[in-house]
Amino acid sequence: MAQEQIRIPQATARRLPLYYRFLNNLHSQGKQRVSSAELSEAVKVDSATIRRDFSYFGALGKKGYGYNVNYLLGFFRKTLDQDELTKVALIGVGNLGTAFLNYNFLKNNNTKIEIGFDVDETKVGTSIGDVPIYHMDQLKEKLVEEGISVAILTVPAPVAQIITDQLIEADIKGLLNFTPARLNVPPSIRVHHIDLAVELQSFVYFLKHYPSNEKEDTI
Amino acid sequence: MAQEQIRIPQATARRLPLYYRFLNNLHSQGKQRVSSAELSEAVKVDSATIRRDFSYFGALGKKGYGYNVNYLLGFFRKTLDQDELTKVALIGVGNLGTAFLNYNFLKNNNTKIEIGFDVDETKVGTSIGDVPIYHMDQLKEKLVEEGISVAILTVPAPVAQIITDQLIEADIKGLLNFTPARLNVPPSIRVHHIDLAVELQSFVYFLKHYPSNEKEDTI
DNA sequence: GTGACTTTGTGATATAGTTAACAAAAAAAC
DNA sequence: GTTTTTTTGTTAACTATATCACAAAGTCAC
Repeated sequence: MAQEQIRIPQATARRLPLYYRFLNNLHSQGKQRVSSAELSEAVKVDSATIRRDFSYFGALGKKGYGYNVNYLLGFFRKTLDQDELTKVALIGVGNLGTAFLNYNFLKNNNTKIEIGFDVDETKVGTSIGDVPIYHMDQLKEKLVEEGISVAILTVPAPVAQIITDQLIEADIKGLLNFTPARLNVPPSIRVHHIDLAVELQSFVYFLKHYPSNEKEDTI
Repeated sequence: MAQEQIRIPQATARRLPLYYRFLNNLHSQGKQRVSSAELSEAVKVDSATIRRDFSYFGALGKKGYGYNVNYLLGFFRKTLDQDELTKVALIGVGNLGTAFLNYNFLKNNNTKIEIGFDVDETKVGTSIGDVPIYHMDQLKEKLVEEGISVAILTVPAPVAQIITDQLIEADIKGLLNFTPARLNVPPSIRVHHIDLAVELQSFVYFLKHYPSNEKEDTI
């Protein structure tokens, strides 16, 4: 089902969900058309960058007019596989994990946390925000059973690698790592690190050492 | 007190806290020396990139030997202002906010969440993880009183801009925004966006459309 | 002390990402 | 229907980042 696409730059790919969300907002406000300049104001991305990003997918706009919101939205829905649901597992139901469960992402969205895991017996067997929590012992068994190949890792740092090894065993494809550990995985598995302590520290570094001018946001 | 430094690339600056943390680990393991190759293995950053990063600060290593862990650690401690504490406010004590409060960053770290704000009367007046929670009405008053100029924003998206306007009033300098909203701020204020829904969505997009090869991590 | 080995620091190069600027096309005004 | 205005799509230039590859300077073994 994955449509073959000319490879777009990663920086562009990272902005697509953002565009999609704001187009949704515009749509529900009843807007029919939007220019790259307007969109730029909303998402805080240079308008030339937006036009460039869109152009990787062909000529989506019309000169002198802008972009048709509905058309663009439909196009991105397909491109971002918004009709196909990706099931995600959450490993580690601590404070951060619980935040994710309560948040859950299925709003205008194509991802859903289907299952959670923890070692805490008081959590095992319960549900948080509709998501059932299982014991970590059942990790492999349940992931295979449910056919889940994406995991969010929110466990304590010291056990991060051990659990990662189990996830590899369970044939996971992608791992969104919120622990401070840098994980060892085979090259076939994609890992993104989101390191909140590093984010805060480097942010403070920027504040002290760089004159701020609203540039260089994360995401 | 801010030492005047030749401007280093932002990409390098973002990696510094990471290096610092792993050097700390090595130090507490009793390691005396480390090569860029070893460090590369640990932090998953190319060894040439590490050497280049370090070289912006001068010749910190020794050929044929590597880097002295203690020396490097001391150097980065100064560079990252680890002796100077930056006080941070947390705005919005929901699930994610609570996760931050319980996490708190002051481990080997130069940042501390000093104060929290929420509108929920059951939370106001309590403390979470040692951090007192005040009502949002006291935002400006308390921030000015405590001399806090960095805030973490974990409020619901619809009120993000309103509260941001209050933070601007309170003369904030930096804002780490965890809401999906793209905030309007004057150019003198630095904003970093960390958009968890976008992270997850773009991650899933990468998984489907790009052959994974362990590259291009988010910090 | 000598030769083999290690590892840095950095020029050169490659790769990626952003932005200015503008012709071309269409829309809007009249 | 003509002119003015708007706005795209893209070429070209620029800026940033990552990586290769290697001389230079040391360490290490004996």
